[in-house]
Amino acid sequence: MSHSFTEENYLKAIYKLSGKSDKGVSTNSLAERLETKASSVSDMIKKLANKKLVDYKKYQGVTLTKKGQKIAINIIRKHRLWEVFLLEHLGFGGAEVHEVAEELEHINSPELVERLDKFLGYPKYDPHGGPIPDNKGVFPAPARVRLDELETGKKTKVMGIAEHSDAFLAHLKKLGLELGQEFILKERFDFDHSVEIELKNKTIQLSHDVAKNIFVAY
Amino acid sequence: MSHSFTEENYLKAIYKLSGKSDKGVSTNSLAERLETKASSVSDMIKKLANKKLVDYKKYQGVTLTKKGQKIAINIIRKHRLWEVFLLEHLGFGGAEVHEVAEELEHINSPELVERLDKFLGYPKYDPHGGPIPDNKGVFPAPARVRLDELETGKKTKVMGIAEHSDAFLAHLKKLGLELGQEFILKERFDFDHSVEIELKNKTIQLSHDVAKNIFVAY
DNA sequence: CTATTTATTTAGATAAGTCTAAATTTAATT
DNA sequence: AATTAAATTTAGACTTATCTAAATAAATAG
Repeated sequence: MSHSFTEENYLKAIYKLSGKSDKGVSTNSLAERLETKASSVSDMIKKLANKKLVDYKKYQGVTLTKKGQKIAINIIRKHRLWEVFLLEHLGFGGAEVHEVAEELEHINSPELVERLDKFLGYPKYDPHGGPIPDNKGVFPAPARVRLDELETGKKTKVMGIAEHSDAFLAHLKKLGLELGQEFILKERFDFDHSVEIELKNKTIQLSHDVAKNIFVAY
Repeated sequence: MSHSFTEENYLKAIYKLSGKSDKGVSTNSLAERLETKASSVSDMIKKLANKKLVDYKKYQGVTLTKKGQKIAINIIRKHRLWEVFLLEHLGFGGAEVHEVAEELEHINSPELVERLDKFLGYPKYDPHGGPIPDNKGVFPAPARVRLDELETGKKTKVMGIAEHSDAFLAHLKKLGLELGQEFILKERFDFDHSVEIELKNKTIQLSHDVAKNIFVAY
């Protein structure tokens, strides 16, 4: 019923790396993230597979099973709740928090987590904006707003598209504005309600017609 | 600089068992307390001795070195601070607290402990009355009162003696009332201010002259 | 399509912590 | 003091998680 810290860290790492693509997570990427050797990862994956926490076919990468996912999400829940506590109640600064939370996330007491959650006022996001799943493992719907209504200067990312015509989607693709794409809203031009945004390596203008059809995180 | 949970638990157990007598702690008593086998204890003691955390001569029991003591006391500090947090801020009930604190006490972050201590208002005692050592490892002076002023029914122990004549000390010794002796105050007799106390295997009366010269914990 | 590079897995070794069973030391009893 | 009983230690084995080095599979290049 309980798992070792190591197992939990593997599950969490697999969960995080799974987000990027829908392929299985590679042995090497896990080794890098966990600062260990590929051979160690290979061994551990076999153990997790025996426990039905991951699906695994040799050389094909791993994915979490439902059971493994549940555990990973619970670790993330605990990590983020503790971060809220450390930052808002103990007065920790932003950077120092992470490694302490890395330890606290492995404390195994469902009652403690529930009581902590209540004490904190059932927060939906941690101080970095990370969504906190509830005790069923459900993440809160991310907060979103139309791009033309966002305040300037905000770092944000594409959370959804309102207009689903092929033409519009193709246009966005060409601009490099796919789902999840991060950028900064630099300026809004009042006279035509167009906006200027800064992507990783370019700055572009979007008309109001485009901007009003993009939902972004805020 | 950091120690395994297991090592920390051994050090804590040795510390607690050392209180009872000033002899070295026996292998069997440790095995019983830690719910493990004597052979395992024997092995671990050797490791701790190599690290200079305990003094150990074969078959003679172990005692903590200064270094080992410091670690043990810090674990107790953390344990009790977390207990205060769990009981006073998260609303835990008395019994459930202990095993959660057993996990939390091993979280390794001096800054966390300092901030938690501050958050809690630098408590001197945990909710069970256990004294909380400060960050130098110094325990608070235990609260004490004259035996003739204690309320009846209280379990207590001898914390100090006001009258230092040989005759008085010899008298106390004969009664079995040496420093640290535990007992219960059963009754106070108003007409002559004498008291009745119950030791482990006998009940005795003490005159007011005796009672007023004994300090006890409250 | 074969050769080479890269990713992954296997084999064998190591360290921490534990266990059982056997050997040894200390303590208790006659 | 000799013998029995109890406590303690040692020897050898097991598990978890790790590593290095070697073997194998997959991907890439020519």
